[in-house]
Amino acid sequence: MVLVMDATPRLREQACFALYTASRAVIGLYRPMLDRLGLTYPQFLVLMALWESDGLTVTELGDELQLDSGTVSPLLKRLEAGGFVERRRESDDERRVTVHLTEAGAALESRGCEITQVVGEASGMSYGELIALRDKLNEFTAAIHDRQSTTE
Amino acid sequence: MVLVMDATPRLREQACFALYTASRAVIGLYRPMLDRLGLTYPQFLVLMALWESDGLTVTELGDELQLDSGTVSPLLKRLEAGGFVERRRESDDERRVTVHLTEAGAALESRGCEITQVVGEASGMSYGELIALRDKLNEFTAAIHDRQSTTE
DNA sequence: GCTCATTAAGTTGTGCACAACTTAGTTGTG
DNA sequence: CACAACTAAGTTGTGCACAACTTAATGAGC
Repeated sequence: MVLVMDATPRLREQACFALYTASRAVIGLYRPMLDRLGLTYPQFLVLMALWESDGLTVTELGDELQLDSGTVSPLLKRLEAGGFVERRRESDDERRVTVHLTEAGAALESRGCEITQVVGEASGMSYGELIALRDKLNEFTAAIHDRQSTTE
Repeated sequence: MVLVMDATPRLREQACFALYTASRAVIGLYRPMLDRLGLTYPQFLVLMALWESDGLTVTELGDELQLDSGTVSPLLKRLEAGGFVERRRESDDERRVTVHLTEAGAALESRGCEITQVVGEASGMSYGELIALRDKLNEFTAAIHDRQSTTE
């Protein structure tokens, strides 16, 4: 194997591009299924976080999804308008807003679970392969976040 | 190992979420470096495609990047405004528009190559590991696109 | 009690993505 | 030639992402 490190980087040889494309592809697979529930993929992620632990604050949700308040705030606004969640200004600290599932939002849990199954199967990978890929990706993300904080 | 397939899907256990997060993380690593060149990550991808083969049509670029004309057209408009590319309406088929690097756009090739090197190193993975990850991701994307076309 | 730094959430502006649509040019068939 | 079907690029509208900023509430130190 020859490493031609100083050649022009080709699009299809780049791991980063493969990542970008794979991410969009899987979200595209979710789309028609989530459409039927009236959700987008990021909205679905919020619900997943709340099914696991209802009543998170906006900041906690952002930490969970790796998104800042500029993304999460309007996302929650739309989820609230859709009747999936409710926002409550906390009385012990008026800066904090906790997010709670409505009955409709909680009721989607089993349908949501089914959807993740279908997507997993469509990947053409075994459960073990998916776990391995997930762990490799999380390792990759962690390495990048480390580099981010040290070099700046 | 126990497979609890009917349990609530947990965010951090999902390969799809790992993919979504990893993709955003790597683009975030590119951002400050590309900022210095006056580029965004998708704009950088367009230039990579053109460094490899200048004069592609809008549709060919879209095929290469897996993006439709609704995304590519405004992207090219901004790249043209930035002085990186030039669009030419073809005279033999007036529907077609070919995209050509300007001198400034072509001149970024070596800087762009350096940036991909730096990002690759920041991943904390060896060259071989990155290749393996890339191939796994492309396999994943291909399986999903197959499923998309068969099940509609 | 006051002031100032900090924190939480939200707002504004830019640039993707993508669906749905429009416009204009080309091609195939009668 | 006529005209319908098709194709290429672009436009419009919605919803993320993210940087930069604003507003409001809290807490620490004096």
